[in-house]
Amino acid sequence: MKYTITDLSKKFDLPASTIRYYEKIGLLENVEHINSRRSYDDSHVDRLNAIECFKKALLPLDEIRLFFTYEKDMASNADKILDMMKDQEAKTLDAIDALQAGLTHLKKKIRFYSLVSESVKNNSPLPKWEDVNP
Amino acid sequence: MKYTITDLSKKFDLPASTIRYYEKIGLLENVEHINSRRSYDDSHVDRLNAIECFKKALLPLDEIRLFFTYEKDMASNADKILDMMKDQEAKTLDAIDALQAGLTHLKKKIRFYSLVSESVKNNSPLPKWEDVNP
DNA sequence: ATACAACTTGAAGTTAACTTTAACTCAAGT
DNA sequence: ACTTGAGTTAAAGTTAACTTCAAGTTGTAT
Repeated sequence: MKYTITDLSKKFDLPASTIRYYEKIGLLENVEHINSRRSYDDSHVDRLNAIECFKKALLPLDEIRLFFTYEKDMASNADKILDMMKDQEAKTLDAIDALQAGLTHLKKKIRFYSLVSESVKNNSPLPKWEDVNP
Repeated sequence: MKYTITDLSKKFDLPASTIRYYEKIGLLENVEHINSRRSYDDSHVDRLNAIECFKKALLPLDEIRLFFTYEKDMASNADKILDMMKDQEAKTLDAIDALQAGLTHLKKKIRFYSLVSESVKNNSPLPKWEDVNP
């Protein structure tokens, strides 16, 4: 199956400029140019799927590219890939922990300012932070 | 209690340049300058604590600053603050979801490349992705 | 034939959140 | 008095991941 850049743009909800950028930095390879237009196939769809997954794990684009070069000779590079993935797993877990702490903080603020808002509507005394979040 | 910039730098594990930067962009206010040196007090410690919490929730610095200005008249601004926090709560939850999806992807890669690594050591045939992660 | 939309290129611009640099001041210790 | 180390400033530089721009080309519809 063949795809234009607009096909992929829609499929992955990425601007065409981003897809060209990924090619430029070596994340997308072997892109055919037919009539001076880019033409992609399913290998590129797979690549973009993988890229999106890695991006969700916060892997930087140059690490993603490194992964793809390792992957070409995965027998020799399995251990390097494993290190990379385990490293990133730890970072991703840390990021989740930080987000969860942040979320807890937000929830406290939401609880407190809900009461503040209520008090204002009722002309009643404002709550104190320590009373709401002891 | 009074603190030098180095005290805060150590306490929050932030470079002094970052603390100066936060003052410059209005996140830290009313910093005394004694003998042309910055001198902080507990209100600044509280501020930095709050900033760190919001940063964990991915709130951008200019939103954090906006929060602090709203907070000065919290009775009038409770609803604005609530909107802001609820908005950010949704974004933070989305970010957690994305990270968890990313984590799942990493774990699959780790499973697969562990087997690849084993196979290489045993001179046995390499696994297939579909067999490992069906 | 002509207009138009979609695509092309390389280069420059954008954004957030810092970081670095250069040149300077100041107080304390030897 | 002199050195050292911590702090000061404004301005410029950095990084990642794009995005925008200007100028040109191509295929299709009228």
